[in-house]
Amino acid sequence: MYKAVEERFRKALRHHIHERYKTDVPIVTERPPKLSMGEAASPVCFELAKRLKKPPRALAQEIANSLKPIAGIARVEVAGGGYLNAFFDRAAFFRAAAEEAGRQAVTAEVGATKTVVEHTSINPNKAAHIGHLRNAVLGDTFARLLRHSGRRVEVQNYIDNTGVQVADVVLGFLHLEKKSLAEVKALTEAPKFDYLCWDLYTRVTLFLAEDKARLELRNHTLKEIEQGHGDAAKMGEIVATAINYCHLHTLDRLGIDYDLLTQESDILHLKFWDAAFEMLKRSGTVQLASSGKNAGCWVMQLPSERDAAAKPPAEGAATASGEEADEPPEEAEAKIIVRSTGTVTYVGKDIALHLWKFGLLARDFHYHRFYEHPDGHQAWITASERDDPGAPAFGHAHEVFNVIDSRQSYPQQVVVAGLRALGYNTEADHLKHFAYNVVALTPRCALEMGYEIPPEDAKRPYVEVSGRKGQGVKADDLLDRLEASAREEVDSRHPESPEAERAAIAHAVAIGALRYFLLRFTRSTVIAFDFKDALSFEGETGPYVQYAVVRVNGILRKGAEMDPSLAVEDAANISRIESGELDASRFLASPEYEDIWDLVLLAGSLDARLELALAAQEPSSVARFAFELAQSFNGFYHQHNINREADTEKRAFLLHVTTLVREQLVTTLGLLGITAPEKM
RNA sequence: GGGGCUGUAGCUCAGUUGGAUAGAGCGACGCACUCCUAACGCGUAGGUCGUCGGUUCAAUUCCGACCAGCCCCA
Repeated sequence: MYKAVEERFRKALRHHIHERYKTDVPIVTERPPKLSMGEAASPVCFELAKRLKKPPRALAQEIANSLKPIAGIARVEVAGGGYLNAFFDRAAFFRAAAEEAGRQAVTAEVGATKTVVEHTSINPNKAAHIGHLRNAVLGDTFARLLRHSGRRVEVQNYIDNTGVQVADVVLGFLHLEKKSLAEVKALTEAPKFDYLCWDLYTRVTLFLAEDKARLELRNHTLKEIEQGHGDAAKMGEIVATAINYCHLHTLDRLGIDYDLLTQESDILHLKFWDAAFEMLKRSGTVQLASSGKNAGCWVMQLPSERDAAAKPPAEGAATASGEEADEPPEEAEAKIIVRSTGTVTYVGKDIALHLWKFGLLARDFHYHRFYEHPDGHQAWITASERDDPGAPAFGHAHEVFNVIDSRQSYPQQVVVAGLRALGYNTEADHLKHFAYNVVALTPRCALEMGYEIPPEDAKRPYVEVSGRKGQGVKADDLLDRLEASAREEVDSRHPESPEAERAAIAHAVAIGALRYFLLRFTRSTVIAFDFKDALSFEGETGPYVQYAVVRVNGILRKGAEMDPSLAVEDAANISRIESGELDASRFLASPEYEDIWDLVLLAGSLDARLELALAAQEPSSVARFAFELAQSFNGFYHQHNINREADTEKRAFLLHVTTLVREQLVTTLGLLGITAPEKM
């Protein structure tokens, strides 16, 4: 609701200044430092003063005096050196906010353009760890925000099932464990196959490090897997598929769903690269280097900053550079796409995949049903032949977000540059690297886990540990610890509750704590993981917000129980507030209850915050909003004894405010993938 | 060598396109606690917004240089 009123304020100022002063200045608005200065303010007169050579305060006065009434704004006043402060019509804001909160969220139209969000993308060779969870939770939350804003979203999970990491585990089973296909198949049936692979992968890393000659063995295994023949390829498929299921089960615990798993093996088998390579060669985007250190490689010229700015956007798929066919320069800007050995690099395959994502590649996958999430959502997987019936049309994105850690920003830029070089400027503009920083451990946590760290690292805020060495916090272990810890709290509070109910509450609290913990930091922040912080249920945490919802529900439930006749009376009064018959400004405008207006204003500001979060692609902003609203409500709760309020009109009003807060908190938590239990 | 990110309270972090008195959590200290659930609340202490310069009516925010840390590329 805030966004709507603020927008009207800006529009009115823009129009008025244009009419009266015949000039267009950018209209910025902000929240004044204190509520007594209004709900929105604009410093526009400072800028206007410069242009018109008049004192800002005088201009502000002129504008305030001559501005026509604005819907939702009671008055506009001049403050400070020339601020224009808008004072909202509080009762109207409250009614509109309550009405808006009660409405269903918009759903995307069937024909709407599609946004693809790719996230999770864990190598299918070992158990998921805390770093993977940050990726998945960020991606899942951002997808929820996009959907809430009315976009049609498709969530993809890229599976590198033919890469080195899978090859290493296969090598381990074949050469260290001497296992047959059947034996490995049997192992996948047992629980915690992903843990078993985690340990095996660590052993393979050591095995390879002991003797460089053993790298030949790995290369051979990798080649077999890529080409799809021999036992190694079969075992690779068995291992990767089994691990995929393990990951999906782990992420189900966090309530994360997928639409499609895209497998690298299918990109290879269906020769996506060949099709992309043709396009790249034909357009001159990649060129064969005939001399220099890149001789025999197909390289792509990365435009320098200057060239990128100077180059006019090409319309077709052909670029001018293709005609010239000069010897490609050898600077670092030349990115190798195909090695002299004839193997395509990861980036090359990624360009092919992204051409497919945008529907630009003349090839498509086949699709099989793979997994049904507990909520009934169907996850599909790519295949090399024959489609299962009912497969939706995947890909053909208008916009793509790749949730990938910020270390990958260079290869992501190369993919964008590739699209641009092919002439797909719109798609290049719509390909966004949703970058985030890694999860490291605090030195204390690393020591607690038994890892040796150099003494100079011990005083740093965080240390990165090696996944190859088997270090790191496994996702399922962390979830187990969170649930156990939450369970202790629940048991001590509700010993009489049935077992299943206590387990459900503990689970909700654990997920609330974990998701909030991963979302409260901005994307660029390195999270220094520590069990103490992650297991905390107090202060700025998910359970704090969940508890506020539980408290709200308790109040509303208790209110109806205490005296049923009061509930009827309250309902009648609430509908009088809604119709405007009972003037809510009696409370909202009273200086005595300024805290209530503060709460209502915050609750009604969710729309503004969501817009900000989407524009900045920053889910942490939504997480913070949830906390701020919960915090504000807790203050309100302590200040006003809602159900014991004798003034029936006031009691109805307080209950109405409480309901608004509940709607907004539940909506916000839902966007974060967090549910609040009935009690906790 | 080139590129990117980061530097704000003791600690961990917020602070959108420049705007009025820079915020939160944790920790510390003090209080409150028979009340709609205390996984809560109130108060106190705690700041050269890395340093220097520039642009501006106005800089934590923009620009430049430097210092420190992390990451990426060859």
